[in-house]
Amino acid sequence: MEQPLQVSTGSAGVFNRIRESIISGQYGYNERLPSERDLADRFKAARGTIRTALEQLEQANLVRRKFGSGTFVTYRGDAEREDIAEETSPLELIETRMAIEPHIVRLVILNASNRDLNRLEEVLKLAEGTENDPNAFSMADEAFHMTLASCCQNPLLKWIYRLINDIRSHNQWSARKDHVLTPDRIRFYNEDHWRLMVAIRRRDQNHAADIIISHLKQAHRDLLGQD
Amino acid sequence: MEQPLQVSTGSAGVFNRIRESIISGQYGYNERLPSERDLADRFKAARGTIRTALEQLEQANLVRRKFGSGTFVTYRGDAEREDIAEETSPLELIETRMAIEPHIVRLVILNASNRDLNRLEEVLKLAEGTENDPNAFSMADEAFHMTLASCCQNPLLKWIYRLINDIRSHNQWSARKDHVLTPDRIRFYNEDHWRLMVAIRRRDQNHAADIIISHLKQAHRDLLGQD
DNA sequence: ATCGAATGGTATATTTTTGGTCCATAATGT
DNA sequence: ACATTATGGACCAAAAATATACCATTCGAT
Repeated sequence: MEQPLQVSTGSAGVFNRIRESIISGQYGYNERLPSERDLADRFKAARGTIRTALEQLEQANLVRRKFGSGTFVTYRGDAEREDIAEETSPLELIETRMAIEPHIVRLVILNASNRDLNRLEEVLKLAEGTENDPNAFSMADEAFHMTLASCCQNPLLKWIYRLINDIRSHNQWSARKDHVLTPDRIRFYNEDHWRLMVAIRRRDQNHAADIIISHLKQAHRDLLGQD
Repeated sequence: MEQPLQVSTGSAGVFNRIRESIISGQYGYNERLPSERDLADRFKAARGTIRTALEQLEQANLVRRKFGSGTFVTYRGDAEREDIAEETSPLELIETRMAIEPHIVRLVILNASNRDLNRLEEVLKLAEGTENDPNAFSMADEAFHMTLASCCQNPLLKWIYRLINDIRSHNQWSARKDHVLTPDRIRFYNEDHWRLMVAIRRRDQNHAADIIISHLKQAHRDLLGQD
């Protein structure tokens, strides 16, 4: 057979090749790309072609162009997420969860199918008997809230909640966790989850939202050590 | 039994071979196929044959042809299904913003310094006189909401809102936008922004939250075309 | 502080490439 | 024999690429 492989041509080809260079790390964060005229030479293309490729790269947030200065890489792989995870405090995390989890719960009540709710209940059962294992409870708790998010039928919200959950697992305030997650507390949190589950099954929006809010407020208080 | 074991004949053969190339990922999403004349050369067929094959590919939603530009792959393998920006609908975006922005506004009122508020007001002024330029207003509007998020003093929330804002600017429901953003609407949205600004300066949480909620609800209605 | 080189931004006219269309002819399959 | 399909060519119109020229900003050398 012939060779179906061909180097992409035109501005799209330039775009792809520079994009690969950036993503593969050939050009690091904040590094300056060669000038447009230089790139035109290298790719044997006109400057206008290079410029349309750079415009697409800028629109894709891979690059930023500075008048009179140059074109600089703004892409930083997963480094940014790790930075955010590092500099986010437990309180800020709770604050963020309080912003979106009540809304997620409302959407779940509006949009979730019975099959979704059964799935949610299965996940909830994973937390049973974890009173003496803070780590196991923590994982089950994350799974429950993540499943909740995945039941809201909004891919964007689910995606965002996944990011939040990643940061939540990344941050290991485990010293505090062992202190906070006493058997009593774990039992209390689990009761909250079950009450929430019941409210969701009854499709009672306001009650469910109240439960999740008080749930997060309790977590907030526990973090502050106000027992 | 003359089962077509060798199907590589005629336009149907060309269709199948290009189809295989696309599905197997040799040509990725949005990539441009070789020109019709080029393909005719490779497949040793007339251009008309290639064209009927491409017409079938277009009808099968594997490909889209642009006059004067080229033939582009519209099929995306499951691997590239993860592009959240591409698969988020305008309504899902508004829904997500409604989850987060009211909370951001409350945090801004609690945490923002006067210097922050002055900065916010400066950004707000960028939207003045954009009644007849939907694109300019759109950019100014995004900048205002983004600045709002950056005033809430929660790096995680700010980061998340930037992701949302990226998706917002990425998705180009511009056809709808030109329809929705009439001069009257733009004036209306700008008044909302100013009322919000005043409420924030007065540190009136509930009023500010009400304004942002009704603001987003209005955008929601406008998207649905309920005028 | 000034100047000059290098950079990205803009404008425009021209050439090349690309898909769209039509037609007369040859090949193919039934 | 007939109908369908493929071929090869010519031309059209849209889009992209090219080739220049010039402007505005930045930054370093003097």
